[in-house]
Amino acid sequence: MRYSQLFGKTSKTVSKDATVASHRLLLQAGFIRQLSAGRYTFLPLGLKVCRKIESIIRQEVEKTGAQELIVPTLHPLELWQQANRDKKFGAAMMRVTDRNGAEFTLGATAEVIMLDLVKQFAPSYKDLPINIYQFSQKFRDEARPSGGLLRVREFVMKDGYSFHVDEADLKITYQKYWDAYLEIAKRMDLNVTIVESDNGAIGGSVSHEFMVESTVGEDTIVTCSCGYAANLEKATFVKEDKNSSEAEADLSEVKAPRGNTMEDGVALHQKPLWQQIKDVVFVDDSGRFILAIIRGDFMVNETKLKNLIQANELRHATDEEIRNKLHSEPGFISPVGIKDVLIVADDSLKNLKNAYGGSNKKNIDLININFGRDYQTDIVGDIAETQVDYLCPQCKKEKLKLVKAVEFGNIFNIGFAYSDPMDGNFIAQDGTSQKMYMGSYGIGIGRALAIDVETHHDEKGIIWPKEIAPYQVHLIALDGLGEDLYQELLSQNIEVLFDDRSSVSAGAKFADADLIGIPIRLVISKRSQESGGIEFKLRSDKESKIIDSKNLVSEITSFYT
RNA sequence: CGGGGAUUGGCGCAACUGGCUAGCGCGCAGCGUUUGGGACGCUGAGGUUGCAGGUUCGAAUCCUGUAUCCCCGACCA
Repeated sequence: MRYSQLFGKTSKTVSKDATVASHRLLLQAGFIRQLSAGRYTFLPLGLKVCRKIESIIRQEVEKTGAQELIVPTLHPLELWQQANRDKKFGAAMMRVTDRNGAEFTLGATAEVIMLDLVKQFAPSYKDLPINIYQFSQKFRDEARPSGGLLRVREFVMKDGYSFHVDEADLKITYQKYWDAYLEIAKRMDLNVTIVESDNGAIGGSVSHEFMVESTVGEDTIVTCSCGYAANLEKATFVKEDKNSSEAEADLSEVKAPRGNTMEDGVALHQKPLWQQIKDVVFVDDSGRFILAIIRGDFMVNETKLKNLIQANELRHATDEEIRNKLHSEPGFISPVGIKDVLIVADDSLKNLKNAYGGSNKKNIDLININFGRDYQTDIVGDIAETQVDYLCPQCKKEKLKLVKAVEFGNIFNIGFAYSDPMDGNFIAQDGTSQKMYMGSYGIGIGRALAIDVETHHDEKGIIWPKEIAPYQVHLIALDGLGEDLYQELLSQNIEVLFDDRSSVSAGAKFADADLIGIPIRLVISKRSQESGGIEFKLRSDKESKIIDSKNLVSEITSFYT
């Protein structure tokens, strides 16, 4: 490709809105352009990289036995409703209506479509496992896109789906995808941490995310030196016993002229934070009021809570709702004597003796509150959010670390989450109809590309890993030379970006080459010829060397193999 | 969804409390001189200041509405 003909240019300036390095560099180097919030055009250079990433993914994913196909972008809403997935995705789901009034959703993921497709072939156990995948545009109406390509509303995803006779069979494919994803990350020069994760809107129980540590990440992963790794949404920790052997004292009311915060309670009663009961009131998408209670030094993890009560969405109750619906008082909420609310307790409260907290009446607190004796709960479980330095649940010795990360890909064990509501059956060996066990596997191409830039750049520009660079060689021609070399490299099937501009200074060409980040830079000039050949420099190196033109092709090909 | 900021040639920005023909840099086009780390000179093209309404002799500037973009927050009562 001749640079002079390339559509899309580098620019010296870029909007100050682009604060994330990958966003800024991709804009500046002419790989992407923004259309609207969370929607980006991939320019020719950017698309080249996408194609290479796709190619790696194809090669590795097909090793799991997956076969590529493609389904439509518009999914009949009815199918989503069958599996109740329209509610799970909620506002993030884009909807369109055709001229006949038929409702569709713009595909956000394709479990229901793929299952519907598989059902059309009435599979028997002999056909299973079925392992299919596609690359396609996905639409998610994210509340707040951010970080350039890191969080967008429209993106290409490789999404794979597998269908099995049972979980044991799924696990074989699951492991193959696990290995494939590790290989993909390796070829893209990404350092991934695999974490246990929440299944979220996809459904099912077990899943893993492939995360790349980055300060610009929106996810937080919890890790331990013993090997434990989980997404914060899922991570657990050891809840140390505080005072379970203490004798239960009598419950009593005391005057409490204090503010509404936990700290106010600590200051007034002169007791530890952990002995206070923290009360948080939520309302879910079906209008239920939920009182989440937890030990005072812990925080409520909304994802865990949502899963425990099987809600799709949660929001905080307003002060008015707390007063009018629960007949309580913000800042003085208590599980003792409260009505018309689902009480969900963190299991940390079971062994907490003689706790203190509000009374549902302003400026009156209760002391010596005891679980089971003074209040009843509807659900008890783990709703606590893991924090740094909490004790690892696996080795029970080391302190946990929290790190920001970006999700590169994920694999889901989704079980019967779709087969159940959609009658996704297969014919078993004994002739009976049984539900298929499903898995699903995703990688976002644009995000993968962005993480690569995020982890491979310097102050001058991008430094592409060799397998996904838009071109293999960036040839800079000075002094009117280069045409013959360009032709020769092309004839050797080397992918060349040839900076053939005649009216641009050498410095500008070097700066552009650094910005674009192709791994090998060649310079042909009078000076290089006087030195005996062609200047060869790796983007990742400071030093260059002169290579005899006879050896150039082998030097390049050996770098790439 | 709540709060804050922004919107002016392709890009980055300026034009103070209303006042002359809306400027500057980059980029772009032409000519010439340059050519190893973002060269220089001259000439030139390109804007109904996001949109709609209002106030005024006069609006990029003030007011109202609206759209879009960015940032922060969306939890501990």
